[in-house]
Amino acid sequence: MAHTTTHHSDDLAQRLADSGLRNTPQRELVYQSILARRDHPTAEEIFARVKAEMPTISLATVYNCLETLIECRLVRAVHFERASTRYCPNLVPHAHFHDSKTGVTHDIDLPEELLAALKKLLPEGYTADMIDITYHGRGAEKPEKLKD
Amino acid sequence: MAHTTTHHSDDLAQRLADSGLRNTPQRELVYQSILARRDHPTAEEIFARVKAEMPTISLATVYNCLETLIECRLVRAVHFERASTRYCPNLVPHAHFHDSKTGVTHDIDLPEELLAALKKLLPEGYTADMIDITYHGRGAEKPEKLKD
DNA sequence: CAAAAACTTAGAATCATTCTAAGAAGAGGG
DNA sequence: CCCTCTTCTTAGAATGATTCTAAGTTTTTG
Repeated sequence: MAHTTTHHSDDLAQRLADSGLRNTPQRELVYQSILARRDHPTAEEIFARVKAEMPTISLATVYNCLETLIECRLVRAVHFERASTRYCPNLVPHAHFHDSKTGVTHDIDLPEELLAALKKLLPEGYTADMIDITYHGRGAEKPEKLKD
Repeated sequence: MAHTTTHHSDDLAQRLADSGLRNTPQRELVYQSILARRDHPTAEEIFARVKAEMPTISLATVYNCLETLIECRLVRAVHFERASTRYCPNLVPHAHFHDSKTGVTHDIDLPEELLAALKKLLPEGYTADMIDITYHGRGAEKPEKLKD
C-alpha cells in the first residue's frame, strides 16, 4: 500500500464514504484550507481562503461543507452553541451542563482544586480571568428535580 | 442596621453606586427577574417576564440593563463569546485560551485525568459527549510564538 | 440514456444583538 | 424652584452570522 503526501485527503474520502456521502472538490478544498494552518478560522475566513482557489464557491457551500466535516468528525466547531446568550445569577465558580435532548442547562459546582489544576495548564505568563466550562450531553432518563 | 427582605435590591443599589451608576426601576426589575428563579433565561425571556410588570420597557433596555448588571458583577453571561463560530482541526481533547487583548485563540492540551475529574462531577446518570472549556484572559506580555 | 439522489449556488430570510437619535428623568448649582 | 449636564430609556433601523429556499448541476444506478 503506497503512502502518499495526500494523507489527509484520504482521511476525508474514507470518512465521507463511511457516512455514505460524496467526496466533492468543495469539501476537499474546505478541509484542506482548515488543515493548512493551525488556527481557528471563521466560516468567512475559510470562504476567503477557498475562494482564491475556486472563485465560484459560495458561502452557503462553505457552511454546508463545514457541517459535513463536523458530522464526519474531522473538524470541531469551537463556539457552536449559538443560541441566545443566557444570564445567570450564580456567581460561585461553576460549570454548565447543557442537555442536548431537552435544551435545559444547569449548574455544576466546581471544586477549587479542579480550577487550580486547570489554571496550571496555562503556559508561563498567561492568566485567566475566567474559565468557561460547558458539558454537552444527556441527563438521566428519570429526570432529576434540577431546573433549567 | 435593620435588615429587610430586599437584601438583593440593596446589593444592586450598592453595586450601582460603587460604579457611579444610577439605580433605576428597569435595572431593579431586570435584576429581580433573574434572581426570581434559578434558571438561565435569555434576554428575550427576561424581556417577557419584565414586561408583565412594566409594559413600557423595551428590549433594548433589557439588553442595556443586563450589560450593566454584568459590569457590576451581579450576573454572569453564559455564552458570551458571540463572535463567529470557529473551526478547528485539532481532534485531541483540548481547551481553548481566548486572549481578550488580541482576540487570538489557541489550544491548551488537557490531561486525561483532568477530563476524568470533570466527568466525575456530574450527577448520577448524566453523561457528557463533550466538554467545552474556554479560558478568557491575557497572554504573556512578551508574546510567545503561538498562533491564532 | 433516464430517473433519482446528492450537491451547489445565489439570494432571501431569520434571529440575536447593537446602534442611533430623540426624548425623559435625576442630580446639583445657583 | 429653574437650568443645565449627564445618565437612561425607548422605538425602530441596522448589523452580522447563519440558515433556508428554490433552482440548477453533478453523480450514481438501473
